[in-house]
Amino acid sequence: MMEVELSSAHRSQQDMNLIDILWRQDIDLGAEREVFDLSLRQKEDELRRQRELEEENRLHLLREQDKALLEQLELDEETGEFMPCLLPSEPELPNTEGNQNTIFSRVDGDALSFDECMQLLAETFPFVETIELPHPPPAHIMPSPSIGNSRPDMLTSQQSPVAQNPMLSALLAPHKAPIAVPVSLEPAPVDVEQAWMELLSLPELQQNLKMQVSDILDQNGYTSTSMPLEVQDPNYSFYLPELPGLVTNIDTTPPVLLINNFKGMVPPDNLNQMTLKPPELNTTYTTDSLCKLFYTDHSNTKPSSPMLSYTSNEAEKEVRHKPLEPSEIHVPQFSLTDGHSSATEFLDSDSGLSMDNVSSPMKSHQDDSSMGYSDSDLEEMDSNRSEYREMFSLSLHGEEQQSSPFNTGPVSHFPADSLPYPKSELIEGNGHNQRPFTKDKSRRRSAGYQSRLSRDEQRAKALGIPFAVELIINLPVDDFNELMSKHQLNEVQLVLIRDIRRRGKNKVAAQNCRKRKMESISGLEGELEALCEKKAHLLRESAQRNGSLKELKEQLGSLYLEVFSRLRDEEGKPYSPSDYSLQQTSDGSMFLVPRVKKTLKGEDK
DNA sequence: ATGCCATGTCATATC
DNA sequence: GCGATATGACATGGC
Repeated sequence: MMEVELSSAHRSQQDMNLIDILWRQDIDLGAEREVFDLSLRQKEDELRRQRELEEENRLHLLREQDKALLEQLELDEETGEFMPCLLPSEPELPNTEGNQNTIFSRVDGDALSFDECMQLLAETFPFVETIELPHPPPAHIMPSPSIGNSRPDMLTSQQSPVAQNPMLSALLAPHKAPIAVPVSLEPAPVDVEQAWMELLSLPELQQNLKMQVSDILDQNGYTSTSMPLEVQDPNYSFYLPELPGLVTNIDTTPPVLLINNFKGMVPPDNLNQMTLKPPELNTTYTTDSLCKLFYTDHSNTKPSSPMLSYTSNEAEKEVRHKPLEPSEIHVPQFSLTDGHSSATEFLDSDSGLSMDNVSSPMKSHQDDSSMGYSDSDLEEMDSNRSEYREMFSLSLHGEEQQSSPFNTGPVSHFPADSLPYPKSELIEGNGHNQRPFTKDKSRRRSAGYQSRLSRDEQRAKALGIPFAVELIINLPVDDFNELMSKHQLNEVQLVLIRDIRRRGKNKVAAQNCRKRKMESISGLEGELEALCEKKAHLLRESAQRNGSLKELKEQLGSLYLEVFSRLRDEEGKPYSPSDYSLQQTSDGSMFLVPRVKKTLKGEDK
């Protein structure tokens, strides 16, 4: 393989074909085409850039349409639904002083559209220049000089560096939803880190990034390997593969950080606690500084935590000392596949067996703890490991299903009233802007096993199954089969639907079974109690009758003695009770019988 | 740290 | 034979 690589620069077409064959043979071993042939890689890069330019033009048109549509919509924070905008399309601008603290808050109600965010990003951080593309970007790609004209409607897409950058355009293109992040539209001093954090908190951006990165990886032959993202170490940039057209200079390219920090996302609620000073705008961004920045939410919230230093140091040590396995070093898929390379694995993910062997984003998330998660956070993360794994695997696999009606972002192609799932779940499931778990255990407790219930819902969403789980489970078999026949479903979807139906029915059956068992147990307990009561009653009755019997015997003895004492012989003397006894025949006649035998026996003795 | 409990899931039997 | 249901066993998470 080394020989091939060394001589690849002068490869003839025949050799290239041979290389291609060899590469295809070695692809199972994880080898990449770029390893073999530099010229081929360059050729592919050119083709890819050409495609990107075409895609850019197409996406630009789409974005214009989306923009027009989204101006009429706003995101309902509670339901996650996109509601027609009741307020004027020009949101009131928060005062400049409050910008630093409110710009990242998602609860204030003001919304920053996705385009605005990306505009802000592009203008604040003209990273186009830092990306080392195989070929220089087109000359017309220039960073925006100022943030002042940050209104997207003030700039045409041609003027926007975002639109002009093929990569950014590709990353931004599929968005369809407005982002509920308040922002000042004035030329307030927004520093780079703030801009990035703001963007990092956008689920749509995360979604788009993942999809676009997936596309880029696909184009570069990275889809055949499903490598989990294991490395969240500050040095993870060294583990990144050489992605042509993507990024190789990590230290100064926030987009890579953006891509790599999905799981370590700063919770939006904490973002507003971050205050960064504008002078940092010109800070040289190293990987460490950015990582620290992105992972310091808890250090901000718990500045006095005595565990913090331990967590930061010890956990980081663990991360650094952890031997890296080959599968962990390659990160071409980031978290896009989460180690699940097949739908079958994905479907079995709830078994709890296969997951243990999968390098999970949770692990990387734990690794992120070295950047400021407290000890309690680590504990919480650990307890939610499987949940977290699944959440990622589900949503990410869903994005690979391009046929899915749910894969186009938060705004589904389904009509709003025909969405089989609550739209809030769609947004929540696809956007990773929120921590997948909450520290509010009481809330989780009160929710019971809703999270378990939602597993299948998430799976269904991920695979783009256009039915509600409840429908799948509760529909009569005929209606169910009819429903299945009415929709074009692939094998994976059908398998999942039948599994969902089986599990759902079995869950209800188990509940009924346990209910019956409990009822049976309680019935038996009641029966036992009744029997005990009956037994006690009978014992009392027996004792009472024994008493009566004893009394009757005593009365009979007294009567006998009285009768016997009144008997007289021929001489008028009373009979001795020891010599005679009174006996009664069956007809009621009484006889005085001498105790002869007893006397004789006594004489014999 | 550990045990208990509730629940989900699977495998299998039965209807 | 197939699907629904029942149930024992096990896993998991919360307390």
